[in-house]
Amino acid sequence: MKQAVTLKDLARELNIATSTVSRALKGSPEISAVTRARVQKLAKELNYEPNALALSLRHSKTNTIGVILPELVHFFFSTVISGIEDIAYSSGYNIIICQSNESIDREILDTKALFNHRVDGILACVSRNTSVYDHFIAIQDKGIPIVFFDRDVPIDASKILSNDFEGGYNATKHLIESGKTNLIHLSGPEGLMLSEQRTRGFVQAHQDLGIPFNKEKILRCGDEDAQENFKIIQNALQKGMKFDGIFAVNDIAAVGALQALQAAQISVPQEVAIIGYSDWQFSSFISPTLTTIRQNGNEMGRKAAELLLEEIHSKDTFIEPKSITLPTEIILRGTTLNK
Amino acid sequence: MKQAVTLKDLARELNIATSTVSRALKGSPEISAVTRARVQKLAKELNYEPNALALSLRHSKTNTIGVILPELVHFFFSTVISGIEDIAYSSGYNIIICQSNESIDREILDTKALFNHRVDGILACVSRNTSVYDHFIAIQDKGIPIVFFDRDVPIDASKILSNDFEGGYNATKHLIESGKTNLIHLSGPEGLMLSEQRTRGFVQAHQDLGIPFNKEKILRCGDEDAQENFKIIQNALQKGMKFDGIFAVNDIAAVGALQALQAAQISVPQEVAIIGYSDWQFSSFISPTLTTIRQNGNEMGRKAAELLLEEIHSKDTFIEPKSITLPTEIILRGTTLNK
DNA sequence: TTTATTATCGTAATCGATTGCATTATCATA
DNA sequence: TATGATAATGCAATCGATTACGATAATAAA
Repeated sequence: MKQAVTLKDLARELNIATSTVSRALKGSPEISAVTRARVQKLAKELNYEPNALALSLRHSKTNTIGVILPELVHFFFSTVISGIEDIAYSSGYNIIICQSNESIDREILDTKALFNHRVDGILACVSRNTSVYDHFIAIQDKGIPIVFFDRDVPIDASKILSNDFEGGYNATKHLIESGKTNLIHLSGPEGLMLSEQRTRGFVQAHQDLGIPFNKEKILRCGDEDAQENFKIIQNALQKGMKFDGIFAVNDIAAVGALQALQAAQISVPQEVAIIGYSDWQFSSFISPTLTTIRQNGNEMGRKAAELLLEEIHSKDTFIEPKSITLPTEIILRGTTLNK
Repeated sequence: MKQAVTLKDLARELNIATSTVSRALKGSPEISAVTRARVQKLAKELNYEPNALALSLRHSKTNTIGVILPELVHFFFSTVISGIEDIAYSSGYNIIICQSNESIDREILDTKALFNHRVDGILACVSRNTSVYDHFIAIQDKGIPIVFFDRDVPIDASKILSNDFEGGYNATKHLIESGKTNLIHLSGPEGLMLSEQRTRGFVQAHQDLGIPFNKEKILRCGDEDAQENFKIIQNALQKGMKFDGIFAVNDIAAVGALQALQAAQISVPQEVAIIGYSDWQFSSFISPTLTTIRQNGNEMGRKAAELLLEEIHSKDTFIEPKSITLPTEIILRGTTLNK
């Protein structure tokens, strides 16, 4: 079988020691110009590339950071990744991406695999089913820094979160200020901090703006599934539920709701207004275009990577964990009345 | 700083040789039951995890496959990835994903990085700007198998492609059979084999079904950008171009076209029908829902990974490269007349 | 009692590259 | 001519784990 060229191969060919080859290749001044030239010439000819494994083992440094996230097929997360890449690549780091698929078991395997590969640090967004955190703490204990993003965790570590309370609050406020006062909320899965925060914003906005509120206004929708939310709204309509505005925990749910309303010949936004969350790619394509809350995924990725690199570079000296909360932005479009 | 536990640590603690520890951990029968138990107990206590770097170096095997693709934020590619993961994980392989961002320079860096990390094999979808292939051939020459997917390349290697000609042909045929005979085609970038195949299918269907065709019917749209395609169709309308059907090279272009028609008060599909390509997630959300050609990304990923693993496992014996072409499927929805 | 056998464990080389510490050769200086 | 300085290069340990082979001890067989 074909084998990759090693330092030893070069050394044998030139009849010199591998140490000399090593030094010559990096242009060390203590190697004579003649030898240096000979080595570099041969290395180019044989297309020599250093074995990153050996380097990492030697230096106990892989220049690699691991990223764990629930799923790739998610517009928000893919923007986060591009932010991470921006920072990582420009600092000479590679990234390894793992999908947990919202499974705690998969997540545990991922942390183990990343540790075994001796990544220099980890960026993680926990699965929504994660309620124990031993696998992360074990990693921390071994000296590998972790920065969490998007979803909050009860771990002493740096975090980059989005202000979900603010987002939920502003979304609700916008609906109310546009004249809708009988709102319902398609909420996310229970236990997922970020969706609970959005719900909290929904409730708080009612109180602050003096709009009556009761728990029936919250419909739990769970998964990101347009069909499911279509049915939820359809059901609500059939049961004669009255409302003039919907705040959905994400754009997919919002689209499901929109379709249910359209199917029932209810005009959007005149009779019922809708606001989603996360500004998915399709949200500006659909008709009417979807008003939504934008989270800056790219910024989140960049900030998280920056924080992690900081911790990596000062591994020995203790660094106080930082928590950064990024603001959200409301994107006004066709599914709400915008005066 | 905290350091990871090594075999040596365990050996020192127990006052035995590292070789004994190594054997005990994997339950070798030549180690006494007593020692074996002591070692395994301590390993568990100290939370020992083997250093994958050292293992890989020793065995010249990383159990990792590298994946290079143009971009992550792409529905089709993310389904391919999930297919790759299915196969890779179940065979004990990890994957490293690299985005080339459609840049040949980035792609060259990626191949180099993957080689330096000594991945056991590579799955690649080349960037659309790739016209030289030396970086891939160099990798092959070093004995690392490569399987290409989705986009064809003039390299002697296994490939998993989608039948783009068939897709373009069937899309066009569907439009014609639904009564539209004056079609235009929003085509993809020149030089990208797959988009040229779709265009070829468009042309061939005209000929086979006896519909007149001329080159003005092909509008080059280039990027996946709804705005751009909005303008292309808007322009065409302003110039008085007549057509009753559009075949777009992808769903994004199709949506741009749809919006341009809606803005011009042209009814879809009555006056003009539209068919896209790739069945993006949003395509069933928009109104009217988008008829499109579905490619089985998951299947493509699985097949590609399977082929690659095959080649990896028989690295020494030469394997004849295989080419597999996957069929496409037409998804009938609201933007075409479906009788 | 002596030798053969077996169970158990240690030594050292190895994977590929780096690097502190010799070692050699060359030349200049006393 | 002997000695010290300097330039150029080699030796060997190291990173963490594996594994062929050798070594030791205890036990069994002669």
